[in-house]
Amino acid sequence: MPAISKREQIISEALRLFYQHGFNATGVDKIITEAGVSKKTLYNHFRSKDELVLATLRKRDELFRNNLMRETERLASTPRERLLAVFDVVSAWFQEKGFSGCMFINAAAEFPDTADPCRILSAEHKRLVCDYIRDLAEQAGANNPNELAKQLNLLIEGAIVCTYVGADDSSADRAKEMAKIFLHNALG
Amino acid sequence: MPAISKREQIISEALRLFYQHGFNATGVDKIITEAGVSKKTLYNHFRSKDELVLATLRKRDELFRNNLMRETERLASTPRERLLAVFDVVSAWFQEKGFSGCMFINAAAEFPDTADPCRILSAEHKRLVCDYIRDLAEQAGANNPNELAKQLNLLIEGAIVCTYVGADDSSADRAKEMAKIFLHNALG
DNA sequence: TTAAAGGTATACCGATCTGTTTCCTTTGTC
DNA sequence: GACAAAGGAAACAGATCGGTATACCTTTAA
Repeated sequence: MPAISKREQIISEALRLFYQHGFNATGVDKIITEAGVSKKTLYNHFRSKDELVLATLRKRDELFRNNLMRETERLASTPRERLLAVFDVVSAWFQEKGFSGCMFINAAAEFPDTADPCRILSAEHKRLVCDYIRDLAEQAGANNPNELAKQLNLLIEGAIVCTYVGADDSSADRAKEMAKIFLHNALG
Repeated sequence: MPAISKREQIISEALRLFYQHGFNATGVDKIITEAGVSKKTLYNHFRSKDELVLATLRKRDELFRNNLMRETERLASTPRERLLAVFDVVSAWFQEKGFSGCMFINAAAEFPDTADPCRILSAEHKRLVCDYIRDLAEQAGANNPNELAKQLNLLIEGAIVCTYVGADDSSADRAKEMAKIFLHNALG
């Protein structure tokens, strides 16, 4: 067993290619070439491309939320400060080289069927991010942490779209300033 | 010349199919079958599928913004009320049968290349919607109508994503409530 | 009457797609 | 050293993709 399994190699390249070029536009041939594995190996680890897409989205969810939580907790120490620090983490994400929007918003666009496992997983990802914000809101003592979390989450989604589709670089800062108002309303 | 030209027939079906199933997932064969025209006719009116996609997005922008402005002005009479009515129009859009998110967000997901004409057109669409809101903000007497418009626009984008990807039906109402705060701050 | 224009229907092209199969080599383990 | 599992390379299958070409039909206008 090598240090990095073939399965991880495949998912790692699929993550990059699906994110940069889209799901339908990225063929399995491209993935195996970039990952340096044979087609047989890919289909030995995944029953179909759809299953690879799902595994890739699950990995993305794990990486994204782990990074969000780690960075948020690194940048600020109190729950209230962390609710604002989330926007700094998001802002840094926007400025990463190769930023290509939210992979789950992109997935929802490419898999319009509501019953598609990708759509279900995307909704789940959004819920889990919102759950983390709600935890912070609870710790900060918000009287309605769920509503505050949904408000801040909506601001994040708006910032993503305004940045990626609208090409407005000021969106992350704007969302943070808007968030301050709701933090003040909910926490005094 | 028929009442409805072949070109319009094609664009009309392309609008429906691209929106419901995505751009890459919709082949030209499907479009001509549904539109009831031959492939030669399609390629007589459009040089390529890419050009058809562009023409379809242009039509969508026209229809969407015309409807937004018409409905907003029908629902409310003063500029300030109209800034809020925009959220009612958006809410009604979310509840339409066949709602499948924002076609321009979806297009940005399927055409990740920043230089792609579809991306440029999508950014332009977002700018034009924001421009309309800014006009209303100006008429309402906001001291910084541009900033207010960008704030409200960000709330709309957030509501779209939370509704479509996050499957949260309360997002439109939430965005409207959030908008009231910024209206109050900007207009007293 | 006739010729041009624009339409339909259909066959076809080369490329690309997901997925399978075959044959051979490597690798780890008992 | 023997053997089983995994992987690599490449051909292949069947379908679909965007786009072109051919042949025939219908309308229209000079």
